[in-house]
Amino acid sequence: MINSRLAVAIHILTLIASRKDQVEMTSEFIAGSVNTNPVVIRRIIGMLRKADILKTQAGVAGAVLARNPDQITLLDVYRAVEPRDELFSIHEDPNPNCPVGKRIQGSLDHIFHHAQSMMESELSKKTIKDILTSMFA
Amino acid sequence: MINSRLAVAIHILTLIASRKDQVEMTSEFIAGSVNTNPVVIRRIIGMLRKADILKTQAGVAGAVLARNPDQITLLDVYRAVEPRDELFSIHEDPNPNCPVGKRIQGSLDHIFHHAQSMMESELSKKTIKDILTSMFA
DNA sequence: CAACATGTAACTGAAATGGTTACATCTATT
DNA sequence: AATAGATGTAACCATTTCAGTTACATGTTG
Repeated sequence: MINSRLAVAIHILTLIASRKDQVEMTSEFIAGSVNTNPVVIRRIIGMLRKADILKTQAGVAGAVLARNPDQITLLDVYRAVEPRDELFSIHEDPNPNCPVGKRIQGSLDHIFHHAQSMMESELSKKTIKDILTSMFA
Repeated sequence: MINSRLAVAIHILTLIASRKDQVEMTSEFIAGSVNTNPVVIRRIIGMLRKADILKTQAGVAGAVLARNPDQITLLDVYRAVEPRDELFSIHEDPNPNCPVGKRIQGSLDHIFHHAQSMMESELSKKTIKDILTSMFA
């Protein structure tokens, strides 16, 4: 099962996108909404910052989006918080002396890549803005 | 990242489907092609048996498919070896007093379910026979 | 009965994950 | 400039998952 970083990252970004002017989006405040530790939030915010999805400044309270909510797809977020390129693992070193062992990796690679693409394509169709509007329609 | 059980299970089934009459598909033989321990193979074979994808008999050498290779989709195999229903995790207990925290799970659930369905739909289009023919075309 | 295969429990080490403490660094305000 | 408060990160921990392994009970066949 894929970890919960994607879910938390979307939560963070939706919160920031829904921000009323009064409130600063500190890691402490966000942690209160997600119900976890502020360091967990800062860790994920760090990944989102490296992916240029949001901006923070050391010492100054509050994170802000680096671009409009409709320009942040869930695939962007997924890629930001998921270090691995491949969704499916393939067993290493199958026996090259076996006709199946010799060819299986190529077949699996092809199929898995395709299945992953379909999933990612779906994520690419939804943005943080979509989440926000569906949430408060 | 998803574990390698799906990859190994497909390897096992492809091997059995490619079986020449002489060779019995023992866990030892299959382990030689996959390049792992026979118990790892028997464990996965156990899951495939519970899903009625293949048949074995305690004490008698060799596993055989329970139906034709073109009637075994990769989604069948995925469901057999993947105990979790959900591909994506969602963080638990977001703050119900926060407008976003209160609604986020429903939104995530909906989107994640859709993305997973796209991936699974792709797996359902390929069968063990497809693997076999693409491998030895 | 002997040889051999399956079925499973149990243990292990490695890796990922999420939570936590601690602390260095930076900024704004007084 | 001093202080309060926020961010950035390292380090540690417990839990879980995974794959590999040993061990052994059970079943089958010659």
